[in-house]
Amino acid sequence: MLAGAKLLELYNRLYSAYGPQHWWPAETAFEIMVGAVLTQNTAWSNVEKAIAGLRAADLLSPHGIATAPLTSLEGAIRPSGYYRQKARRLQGVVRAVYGSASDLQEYLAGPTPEVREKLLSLRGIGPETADSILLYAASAHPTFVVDAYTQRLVARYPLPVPQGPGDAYDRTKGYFEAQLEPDLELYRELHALIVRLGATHCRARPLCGTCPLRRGCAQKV
DNA sequence: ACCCAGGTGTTTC
DNA sequence: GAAACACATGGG
Repeated sequence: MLAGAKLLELYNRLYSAYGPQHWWPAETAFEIMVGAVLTQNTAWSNVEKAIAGLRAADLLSPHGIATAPLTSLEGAIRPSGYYRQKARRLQGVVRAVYGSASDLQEYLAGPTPEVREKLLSLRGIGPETADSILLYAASAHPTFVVDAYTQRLVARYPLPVPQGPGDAYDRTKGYFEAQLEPDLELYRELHALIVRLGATHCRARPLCGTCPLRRGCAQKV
């Protein structure tokens, strides 16, 4: 079988069902980074409220977030949950980025593994947030994003992701990147489609009767 | 009144 | 190292 055939079939089935997803849902690279932090373990609808709160408080800018009093940040992003944690971490991330680079694109320039490590060293940026920022806020980092939906998918749908040992995130990410050419648009779209699938069908109460993957999906886990 | 959501960091066996 | 826990709001 051709390398990546199973994942390309997955992509085709999802794309046929849902079409292009236009991700990331944000206007600017900066907003993508902000949203990536705010959406951690949080429904996107709540992140939208938080982004709107930042905009309403005139804080949706590097300078605004870097210099705002924490209490103001907390109040603005409250709907996104974990608001005390996220306010501190978001401010720390923005200060780190714009303290060492003149803009986000400059901060994200360089070899993908090195920039990824740089992001991971920041408090509040773990593997998924780092990969989301790399993939969607920059244009030169075809790195695959693994989220809870992706992990759930590989547990139900027959994909030969290597078993342990090692970190589950890295194993899944490594599998996708080994099977697929490093294509920015493909990675962006496939991740977005997996989220669309998960948000529609793979929550606590699966709707497997209309799931585009019902043929071949284990329906368990 | 539950359960869950596009995780991360810390603490504990 | 895996596993358990804290972090918190809003919608089903």
